[in-house]
Amino acid sequence: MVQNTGRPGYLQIADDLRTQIRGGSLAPGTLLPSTAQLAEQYDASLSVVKMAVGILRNEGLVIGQQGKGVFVRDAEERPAGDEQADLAELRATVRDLSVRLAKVEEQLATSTSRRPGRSSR
Amino acid sequence: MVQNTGRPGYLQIADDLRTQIRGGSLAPGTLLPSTAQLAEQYDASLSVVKMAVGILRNEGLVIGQQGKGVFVRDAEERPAGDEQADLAELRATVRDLSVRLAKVEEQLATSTSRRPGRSSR
DNA sequence: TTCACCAACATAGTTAACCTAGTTGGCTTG
DNA sequence: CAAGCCAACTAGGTTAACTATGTTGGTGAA
Repeated sequence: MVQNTGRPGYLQIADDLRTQIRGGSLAPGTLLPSTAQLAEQYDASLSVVKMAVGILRNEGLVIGQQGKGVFVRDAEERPAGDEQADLAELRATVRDLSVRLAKVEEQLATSTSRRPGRSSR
Repeated sequence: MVQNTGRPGYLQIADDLRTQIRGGSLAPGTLLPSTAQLAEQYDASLSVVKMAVGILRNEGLVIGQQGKGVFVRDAEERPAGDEQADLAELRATVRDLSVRLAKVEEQLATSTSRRPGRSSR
């Protein structure tokens, strides 16, 4: 695997995994092989596998969970044809986050000015 | 730069550059500072800068030319219909914000109710 | 049995080193 | 002067090592 076509290895692996996901060969919810297993399977180094998985993660096709593994995302939770609704939902979420963040920031400001405490991080 | 917010450095740098590009602070056609300069500017390692630039390159915001540098892409020649990438990007940001906010909220809750202590683990 | 600890394995992030390849500008040589 | 070489830059790809953190299963003690 990962032949010398000029296309970088991490893109070849990402392409292959993406194809398998889109094609259903890797069903939603499926746990991908571990980084080490993929490295052996594609005869690549751990680094390029990590880069490939990072790309898919960035694309929202998979979700990595520390300590468990990398899972194929459900088709519903990943960008389907309904981008309008998705956008609307995202917007709503962002609004919610903004409100929550504002509250926290306010609390934090008053508590730190009033009461010296946890400051470092 | 690249403060310790829990958000990985390569994403912080990518966010910052993306903001500058979207905001017009880095106009289309502009030559970005070299990898080494960015590394110094953000006080980060070369590796994280390369990862950050790689993300923007993957998003189509910039184009790297070997031997010359990395240029900001014109808005028109950018992948126009690539709402997929936009959505993925937004989704990633929202996910990150949720996690960070949840952590802060929890910290705040415990620190206000009882002694600020880290007892987990 | 149940609880606590620990080793093994997982993703994730960071850093450093090395290599390839393209560009540019200056310097040397004919 | 002109041609060509070369050193110094650039981006890009690959690899390895290390750290942090989360999960899981087994082991041993109470």
